[in-house]
Amino acid sequence: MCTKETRPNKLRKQDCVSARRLKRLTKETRHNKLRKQDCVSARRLTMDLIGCSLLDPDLGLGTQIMNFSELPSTQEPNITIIEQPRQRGFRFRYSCEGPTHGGIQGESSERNRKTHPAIKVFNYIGPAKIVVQCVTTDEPPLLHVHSVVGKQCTNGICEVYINSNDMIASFPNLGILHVPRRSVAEILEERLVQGWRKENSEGSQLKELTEEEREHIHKAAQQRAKVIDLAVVRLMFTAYLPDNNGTFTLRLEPALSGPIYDSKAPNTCDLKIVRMDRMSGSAAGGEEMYLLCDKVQKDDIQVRFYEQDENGPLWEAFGKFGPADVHRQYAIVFKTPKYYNNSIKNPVSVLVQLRRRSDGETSDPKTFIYYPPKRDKERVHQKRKKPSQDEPAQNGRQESVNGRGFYWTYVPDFSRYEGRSQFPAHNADSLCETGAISAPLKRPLEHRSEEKTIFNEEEDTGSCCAWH
DNA sequence: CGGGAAGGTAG
DNA sequence: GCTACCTTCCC
Repeated sequence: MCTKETRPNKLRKQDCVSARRLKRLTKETRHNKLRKQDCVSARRLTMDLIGCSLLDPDLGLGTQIMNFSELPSTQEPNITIIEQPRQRGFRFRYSCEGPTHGGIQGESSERNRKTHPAIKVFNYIGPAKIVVQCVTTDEPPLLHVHSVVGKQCTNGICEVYINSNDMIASFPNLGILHVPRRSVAEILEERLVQGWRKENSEGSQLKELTEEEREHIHKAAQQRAKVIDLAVVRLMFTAYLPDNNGTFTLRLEPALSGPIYDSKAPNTCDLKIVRMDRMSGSAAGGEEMYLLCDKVQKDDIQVRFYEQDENGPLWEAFGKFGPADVHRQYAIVFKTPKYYNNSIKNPVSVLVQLRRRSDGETSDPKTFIYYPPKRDKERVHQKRKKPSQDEPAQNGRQESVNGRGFYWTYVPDFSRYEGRSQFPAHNADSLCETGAISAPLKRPLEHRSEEKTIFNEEEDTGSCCAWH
């Protein structure tokens, strides 16, 4: 499997040779893991070049895969992430901004209890070198043009030595250096050339690239520069244990973090509702509403009204607006969607959030209260005559159901969920005839067909975006 | 540390 | 000309 054809460069040769040795000494599974990561992408020269040069975790450091023969094969040393980096809310910094802007926090970080990314080497106690690098979210991962910066970092890689009982390394000061777009191709090309040199200079012989090869690499770099995502990186943690000479050449299989999204990039930044010009409205919907927010992209943003319980979403509908209603990325003017039941007798508290279409990210919600729509006297009269399941016991302080004043003194009414008797039959399907929702609800709305629609259907005031 | 804002640039 | 994005500047 790991033949000459599939591993024409040095890195792979190295890994594969070790792997072959490992096969005899260690479990088959480990062997396969190595193979997959190191040999799979070796198809075309272009891919291969990129795969080699951009994956090679330490160009020029000449390392070999750990030989486990002297260790119990059931308990191999391994490096594991015990605290993942925060996925969002961290800003990649340009070099011109200086390095002192704080490191990336850990996933479980809190306001006054900050954590940081951390790894632990299991099944081994002793000196170890830990290297941290930025890689892409591609599979297999490639070295990213962005790099890590911080206290223990030099040349875009972070290096620490540990030798403790817990074998834990924590990284309190990792920053991500954002490379300017204009330099991406250049950096990539440089790296490819380095990779080429490394694999083509056996011994001390230095070969030069031919014009053709240079051109090829140039093209490959240009190509790659076009598609590389500058808004997301992963951290790759690699552990090196000392060999017989005491130098750290025995590489353990790297541990990869989850994705880290640049909080400054418009398509991955945090969503936030700053302010809304109204916190309540008619269950009939169709009312104009202004919402101020942190930066959004006008073609990729939704205002989602929804309800959910501990089991998941119950109802959702979308504010109605088009790209032109998004004002300079910071404000949205839209029409409220109607509530699924516009004959509610009591105010209903729902939630509103921003939602990014492209990745499904959402903001923290704000509460929004639907109040019973104003009705003509006749219908109110009719309704009074037949109180029923759609009039749950009031638990609020509302005195009146047909006035408007009560919603100022609103007390949420959750009793309506008890029997689940008010779900509209058509709700889930009508959510978005125009395709504003791409992802289905996590949990399908229940009682759809067996429930009666208990409100009068009026004209469908858009329950979703009218565009797209 | 963490954030906003300014100024430049590309579509 | 305008908008949104990118990069740099700065509190």
